[in-house]
Amino acid sequence: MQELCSATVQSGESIRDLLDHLSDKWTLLVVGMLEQGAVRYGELKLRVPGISQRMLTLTLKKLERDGLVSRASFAEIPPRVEYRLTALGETLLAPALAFARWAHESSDEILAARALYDSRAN
Amino acid sequence: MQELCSATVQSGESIRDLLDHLSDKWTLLVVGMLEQGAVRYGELKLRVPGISQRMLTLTLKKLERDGLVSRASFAEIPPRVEYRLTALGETLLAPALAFARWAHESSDEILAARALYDSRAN
DNA sequence: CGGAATCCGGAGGGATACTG
DNA sequence: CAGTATCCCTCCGGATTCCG
Repeated sequence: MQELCSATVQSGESIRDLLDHLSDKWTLLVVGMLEQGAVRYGELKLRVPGISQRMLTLTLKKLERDGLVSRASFAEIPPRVEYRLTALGETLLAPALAFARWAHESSDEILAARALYDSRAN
Repeated sequence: MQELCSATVQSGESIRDLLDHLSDKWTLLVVGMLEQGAVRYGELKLRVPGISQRMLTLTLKKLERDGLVSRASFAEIPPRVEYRLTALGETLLAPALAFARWAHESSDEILAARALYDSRAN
């Protein structure tokens, strides 16, 4: 891990910057919700409960810029816009899902640890 | 992924909250740096370049509360404090490293995609 | 050495209103 | 429907200083 993260890639960027860039509140979640294929904007908003329009738009734009998600808009009325993972984006799916699965499986232990920690603190 | 994240666990918490909780700037990085075993506070600070004392302390405390990291302090002069992953913490190592490895392998493509995106935007 | 405490600027991110 | 634009405020996180 030390080797991975100290490695400088291009233009002064390191893996740390990239990790930081993707480790925000919504990114992994949105990627995970695109697991099955193309999803419309509104549907995506439903699948990620709690996300605001602003953050969904910003997150999608960031992912699009990073080449992880592609956007397709159809000239219809009403407008339809679909997002899907690119080939590169799909390679992120495995780590993202592994992380989510871990969180799901470990949640009980984590919450128990917190309860114990807090009870001792007081 | 939808199923994973919509599942409510305890006390109104969902996997999303947990994912959000661990998806900050430093957490995964610190966990990764504890890969090899016990590490002292100062050494840890060196291994995570750019982290401030404040954030290292806060991150370690959070991880300790979540039962992912254990802290051992030795009554010596000068003081020595070692941190290591707990058994639960080690189960997070695989997803965390997978994510870091992905970032490392994909960094070139991502930076290229950004350059392309930015060149088209202007 | 390994923190704790305080201060503080700025980014992150929600709510709302408006547009094509 | 799928955004964009603005306002506004929380709190993340860096810098600095002090303590056992």
